[in-house]
Amino acid sequence: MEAKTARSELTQSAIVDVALEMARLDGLDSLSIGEVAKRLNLSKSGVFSRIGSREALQAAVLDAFEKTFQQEVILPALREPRGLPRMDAMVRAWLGRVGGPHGNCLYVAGAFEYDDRDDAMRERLLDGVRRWRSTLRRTLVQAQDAGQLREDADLDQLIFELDGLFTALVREVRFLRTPDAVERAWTSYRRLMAPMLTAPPTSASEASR
Amino acid sequence: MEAKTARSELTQSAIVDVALEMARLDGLDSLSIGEVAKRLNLSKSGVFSRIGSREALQAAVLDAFEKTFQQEVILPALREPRGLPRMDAMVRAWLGRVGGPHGNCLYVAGAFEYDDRDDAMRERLLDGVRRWRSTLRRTLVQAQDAGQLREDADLDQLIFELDGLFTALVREVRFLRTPDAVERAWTSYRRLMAPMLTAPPTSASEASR
DNA sequence: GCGGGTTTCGCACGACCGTGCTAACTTGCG
DNA sequence: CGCAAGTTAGCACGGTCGTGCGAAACCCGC
Repeated sequence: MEAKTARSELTQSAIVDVALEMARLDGLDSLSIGEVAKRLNLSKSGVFSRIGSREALQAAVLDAFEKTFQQEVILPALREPRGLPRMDAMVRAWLGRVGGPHGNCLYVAGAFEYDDRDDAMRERLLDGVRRWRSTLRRTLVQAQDAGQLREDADLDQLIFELDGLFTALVREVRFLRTPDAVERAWTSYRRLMAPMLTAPPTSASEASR
Repeated sequence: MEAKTARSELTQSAIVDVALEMARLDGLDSLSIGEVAKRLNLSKSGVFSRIGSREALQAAVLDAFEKTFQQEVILPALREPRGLPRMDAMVRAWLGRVGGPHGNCLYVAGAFEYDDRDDAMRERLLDGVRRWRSTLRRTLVQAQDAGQLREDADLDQLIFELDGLFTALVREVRFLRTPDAVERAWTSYRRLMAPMLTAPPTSASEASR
């Protein structure tokens, strides 16, 4: 179970990789060890002995997702200046992801798998979503500090609507498959932010493309 | 398989009832005939012979959901005058449902179960969502005809944001369990509609409670 | 090249799944 | 009351699931 060799770590990460891919398509809950094994030409018990348990695999997948999420959404935005520009960059990265082949988001889809449950996985998912939202909040506060965002803006309301916009977009793209869904989401984002900005409504609108 | 007796129809509807309840909690896809049988003190094959197949059960559950949805959301709104008042009534009914014990919506949660699939159930779900959206559209057009809604309002955009708001609310209530989520959704709805209204911004704002 | 530790496999287990088939039961009609 | 039709139960089948356990394969240091 414990990884002690370079080789074992390699198969471990191969397992998590393919499992993450599967979880993106079918959901975290319908991950199965046998299916993972089949795709890697491994035996079921080979996979099992590496990861310890099904739940540990789900947890590892969630960690891996968090990592790619940081890498693809948060990290690029950190190279933009604090405040609105960084916010726009984060939204741009997020919206860009959804259109791609790996567009599914475990923090969105997982919410509907674990909503009426009460176990450890739900708690893990919640932690991830809370981290993401606190990142959003931090960025919004910095926009206020920079005088770009109105001081009386209701941040909780804004975060609800922003994260809701992301949720809605995933559904629109992956389930309804509306072709111009991402453009719609951009329009929503601009409409959402515009009344909250202080003087120049440039930043959010010039980021339109 | 075919229902030919009053008795058989009774057990049939009992089956669909409990299956709908289960699907609301765990999702359409994790419906199992054995579990339904257990909850009804029936044999597995007893349930099976009544419904024909697992997929037929899912379809029946979806139909039953559509019926309750019509009953609880659309029908009450039809007693309001066409246009904005009816729209407000529909939104009020929708938001009200989510808070309750049966608040889960198969059209929302199901979208994330079947998003990356391509089978008959996905198509069925899509039909339901499309019906719901066309109801929204019809009501919005009537509001335009009544001069309550701007003629240049982008209805597709509006419907995307409205249905997105519902989606976001389900996640907020059932997964994140934010206490005042319904109030937030109301705020969003008002903010969403206000710029689209013609003269008096009364209707959407006075419906706040 | 041989030994010891690490990794993977083969196999088995009990559980649950959907689905058929046949027998038992219930019900309503004559 | 009896008989036929309709309804449910019992049981079996092949499948997949997660999980354990002991043997085989592998890799590295001596």
